Amino acid sequence: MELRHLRYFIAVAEELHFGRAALQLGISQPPLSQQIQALEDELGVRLFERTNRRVALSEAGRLFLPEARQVLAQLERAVAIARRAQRGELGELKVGFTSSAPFTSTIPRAIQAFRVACPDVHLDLCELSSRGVAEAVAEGRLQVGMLRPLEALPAGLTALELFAEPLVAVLPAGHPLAAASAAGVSLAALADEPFVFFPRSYGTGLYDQLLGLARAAGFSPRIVQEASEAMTLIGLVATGLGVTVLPASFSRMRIDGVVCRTLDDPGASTAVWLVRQCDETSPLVRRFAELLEGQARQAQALRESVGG
Amino acid sequence: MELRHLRYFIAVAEELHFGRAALQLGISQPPLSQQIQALEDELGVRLFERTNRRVALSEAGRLFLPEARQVLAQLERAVAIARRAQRGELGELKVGFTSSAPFTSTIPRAIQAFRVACPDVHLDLCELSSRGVAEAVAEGRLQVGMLRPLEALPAGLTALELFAEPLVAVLPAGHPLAAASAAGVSLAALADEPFVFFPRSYGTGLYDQLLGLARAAGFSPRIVQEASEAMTLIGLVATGLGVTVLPASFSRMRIDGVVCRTLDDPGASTAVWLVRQCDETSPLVRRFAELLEGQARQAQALRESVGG
DNA sequence: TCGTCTGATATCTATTGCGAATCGAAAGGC
DNA sequence: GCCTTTCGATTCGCAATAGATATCAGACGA
Repeated sequence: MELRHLRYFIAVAEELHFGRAALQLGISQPPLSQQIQALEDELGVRLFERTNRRVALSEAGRLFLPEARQVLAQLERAVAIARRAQRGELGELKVGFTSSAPFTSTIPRAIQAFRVACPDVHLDLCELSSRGVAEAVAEGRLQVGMLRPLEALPAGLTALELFAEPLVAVLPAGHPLAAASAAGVSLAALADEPFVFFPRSYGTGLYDQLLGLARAAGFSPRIVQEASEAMTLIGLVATGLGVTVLPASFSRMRIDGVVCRTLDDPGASTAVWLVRQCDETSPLVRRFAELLEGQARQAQALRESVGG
Repeated sequence: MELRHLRYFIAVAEELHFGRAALQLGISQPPLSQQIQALEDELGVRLFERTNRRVALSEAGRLFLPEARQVLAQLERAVAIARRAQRGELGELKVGFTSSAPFTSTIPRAIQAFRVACPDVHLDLCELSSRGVAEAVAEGRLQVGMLRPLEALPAGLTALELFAEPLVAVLPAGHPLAAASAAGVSLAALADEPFVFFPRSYGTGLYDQLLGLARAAGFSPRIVQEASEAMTLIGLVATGLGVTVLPASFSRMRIDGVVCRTLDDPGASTAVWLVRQCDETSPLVRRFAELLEGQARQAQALRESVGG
């Protein structure tokens, strides 16, 4: 049996007239009769009581009609779902992000925009270190990731910079540099300070960057305590245990006892990257990336217009 | 789109291998590739991510798969319903019966048997006079009827005698004939009695039959009171207002103050007929008639074995 | 009784679904 | 590094069949 048979049956059941039904279907009457007969033969069911003069639904036909309509309705649902999925309005998207991503304004706003645009996409959000996100995307466990720059991105991934931001020195409130003007400080001024920082093994790209910047400033940072949570690091700074360096977006969090100062060393900036597999074809990923990129560009334009 | 496309899609989605899917479908691989491409083109949706080496469902394909399965499942439901309806196991059956029918044992038992055999058939039972039932069936308002013999059955109806039974004289307990032996009485013995009976206009076949029997017995019954309910007539007999004649099945109801005596006049018997339209093709009607006929034959055989 | 209406039948055509052979690219073995 | 194998896509020819045209047969109305 084919859908044609059902379509023809429904047309005849509606018109109760082979000629008009054929007209409605855009075919001629004889093949319609034949197909209805073929359907009846295959089912082994007489669907119509027909004389040369009039056509009526049989009891079986009467019961079959709504079921046949249901088949076509279910088909339309299936088609609609496939098309919506193709447009990226439907499905599941696994997104990984590094812990600092939610502290920027761009990313939560983009996620919100995506939820509005594609309310039927189930977003599976997952927080990992930058390296962890990159690896998960490379292995296909996640489809997109938002992370800080890494020296070596796993093979087969493509990255797009969403935005850049300066690094800031995070200092205890009582620190001499904290009392200075709001202008930037140079990393060299922190050469003798004890540092609190992420553990190297954790996979933050920031570790290598800090070491590089310090080397350029002529010192090697003395790390007295490690913690894998940025919030913990800030807390440690507040207790006066040491200083640290973080992306500027963390300075949006106003914590008592802590002051942030932009680093004005060359190269003392970081970014957030959107990564995905190079051969990723999923329309969801495309839509998500487009929205995020648009949001980032918009925020960039806003910053420039304010700055200029 | 045709069901073929869905069947092929499901097969490929299950096997994730065009060759094996084609084998499973009993076709060769090239047309399978073509049909899947045609489906993708028509939907405008890429259902599979395929390289020369491997096949995988796309996001859209993943979502489309259960929906496509649903279409086929719904189709099977539709086919099953049509087939069951054709076998007369499904649908609605409007049955009319004359008021005496439920007092026989055959008919309630047959209806019960039908309910068991076809639990999904909605039985619409409707009580009318014999003539009323016949007319309703003739007009198509009912599909089958159970009624007492009528002199003139409406055109286009066919009747089948389910069983015959004697007529009985219904007498007040104090009546001389009631005190007689259990043997039958002749209608002539009631020639001078006042009668209570159905109104002629009510449409009971019994009226004409009673007049005929009385004429043969050499009298014309004096009807002193009419009532359209058999129970009312029996009640009137109990009060001593008169006597009446009813089918024997009413004697199953033991009412104080009333005695039944079989009439032994020739032709003093009645029957219950099953009527339907001559050109009735509904499998429900066929099944119902078969069951009723079988039940009647069974009861008949039982009576004969007891009698002999 | 004739004309009209309507579904069924017969015959032909055009489409298209299908099979056999082949291609081309990627993976795996030696 | 070359060869073989694997697997989906492509090509081409054929056969099945859906559909069109013409016609038929029975029923109803005038």
